[in-house]
Amino acid sequence: MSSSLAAPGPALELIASLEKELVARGFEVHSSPFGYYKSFKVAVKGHPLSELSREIVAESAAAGKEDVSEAVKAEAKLVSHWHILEPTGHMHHLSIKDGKVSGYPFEGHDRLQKFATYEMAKSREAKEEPAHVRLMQELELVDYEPGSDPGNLRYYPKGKLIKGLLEEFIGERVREYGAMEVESPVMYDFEHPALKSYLARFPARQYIVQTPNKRAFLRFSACFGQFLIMKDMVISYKQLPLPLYELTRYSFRAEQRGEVAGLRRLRAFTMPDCHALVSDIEMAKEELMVRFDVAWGILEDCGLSMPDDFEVGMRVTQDFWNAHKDFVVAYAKRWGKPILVEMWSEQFFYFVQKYEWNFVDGNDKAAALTTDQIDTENAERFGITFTDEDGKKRHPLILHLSPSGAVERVLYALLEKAAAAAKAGTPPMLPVWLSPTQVRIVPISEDQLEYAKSLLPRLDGIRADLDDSNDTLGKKIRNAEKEWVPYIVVIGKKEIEGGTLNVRVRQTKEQTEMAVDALRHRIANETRGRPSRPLAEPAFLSERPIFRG
RNA sequence: GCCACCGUAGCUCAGCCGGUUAGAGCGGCAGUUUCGUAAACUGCAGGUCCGGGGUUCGAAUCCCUGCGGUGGCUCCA
Repeated sequence: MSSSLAAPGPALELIASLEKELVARGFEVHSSPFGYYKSFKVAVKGHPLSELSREIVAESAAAGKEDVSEAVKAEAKLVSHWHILEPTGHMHHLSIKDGKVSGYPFEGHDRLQKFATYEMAKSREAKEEPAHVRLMQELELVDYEPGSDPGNLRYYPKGKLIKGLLEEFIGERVREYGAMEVESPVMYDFEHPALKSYLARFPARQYIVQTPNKRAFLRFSACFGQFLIMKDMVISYKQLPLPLYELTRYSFRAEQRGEVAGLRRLRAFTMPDCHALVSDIEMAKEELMVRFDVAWGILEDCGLSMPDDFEVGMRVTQDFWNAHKDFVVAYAKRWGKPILVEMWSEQFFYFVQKYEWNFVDGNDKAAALTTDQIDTENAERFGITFTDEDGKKRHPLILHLSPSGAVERVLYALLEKAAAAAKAGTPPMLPVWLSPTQVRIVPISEDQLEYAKSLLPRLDGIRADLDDSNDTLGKKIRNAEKEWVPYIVVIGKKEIEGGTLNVRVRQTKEQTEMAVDALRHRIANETRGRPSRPLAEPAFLSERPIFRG
């Protein structure tokens, strides 16, 4: 019994020899080739977990899977030690018993405790659907696409607007940091020698594509594309550190069916990926902290609170810790609150150090956004070199940064944060620069419609739309609030006569009088330094179709 | 991938221990209303009850199977 069956030929031989052997031992034997018994039942009385053990192989048969079993064996030997490192440099060793983490007084650090428990105990207690799933649908941003594969989503105009803005923004910041933007293919040859050994460790997660003449896999990150570019580049030590950037739309991972969830875990996702070549470990540490600040600024300006909304998972090898303890401590100090450190007895992966910033959501689930790694292996594997001061070719180290994490996860975090705000009694909303409608103009009755229309050109550069339905005022306000519109402008007789705007501000729940220019300046201030796009749908609500309901 | 639960109108859901033409609210459309800060009124239209197969005189309802979703397990380079 196996999920990876041999060809029919060997099976027939096997049946024949089994029959012969059994007859020789005096059994009465009937045999039939497979295919004759497509339908039968095997009832096994045993422990429920026995269902997880499906593969039954003779020992010698396992030899054919050397690459895989080597990695599996190595990983099984991996010993992790867990710690909490305080910004002061104090280290607390953690232990776990019955799903409870101890060794550190977590008072005031609830989410760090949840994150540590999530990582160490793998405990999942959520019973509810994640809050962002309902929100992404109700706000007509993103939805499931049953016509595709699980974890491949459809974006409605408002969702595409937000995603596009995030992508533009992240790209701008990474280019400002100095990264050169490139683009690489989404699929790669299974038989490419440089990719083969890398892939052999993770054979089960790829989407497979049959091209006209080869089997290919869809990329799960920008690593290959950038490494293959880098191996052909001619690089001097003077040019280091040297960062390349690509926005992968998409990266594909054929996650197991039950692991796919909303915007949190997808099979196709948009990954900003920035690899930098550095000459040695000292430059790596220095550059890592430069990128730390870039990533910090991006998440903060996307509307997340730094560092409050995140918990650090820092993974280091024992050797790296021994040699660079001061660096890890300085990192914790820069972060400003305690971090979770996982220490590995040996280096089993291609990196010696890695960190992630994890968002802990309302169901106590953690999702990694920003991550950066110090890779000591792949330059050699892919043949990436630079010429050093002595004119000799050397392999650089490679830093793997995703400055924001997957763009979908940024949206996930924003929606979960909004849901948490709603639960706490404050109005849920997106940052103004990401709000699909920034200003909703609401005439009280038809008499004010023409005047209301004349305001649209005066709000140039702002996503302002107009509710031209003949709903009552209360209904129009309600509809705008349901869409999380940050500024609702009500136009009645008074406003036409006075020439000012009556603005209902979502953030503060207040109503204020202000001039058109004052509103413009207010929004310009709130969106400064972020990209802008026009409305994703017609300005008049009566001209908008419904995408979901 | 494994286990459990779920899938009825555009949306949210009722109906489901088998039995008339499958219901409601919201939304849509038409008309009335022209309103001062989170839901005006009346009428009309709208359904492959997720797909396929089976049991039955008869299936939205029971069984099998596929697809999709949620939770848990596993996993998250």
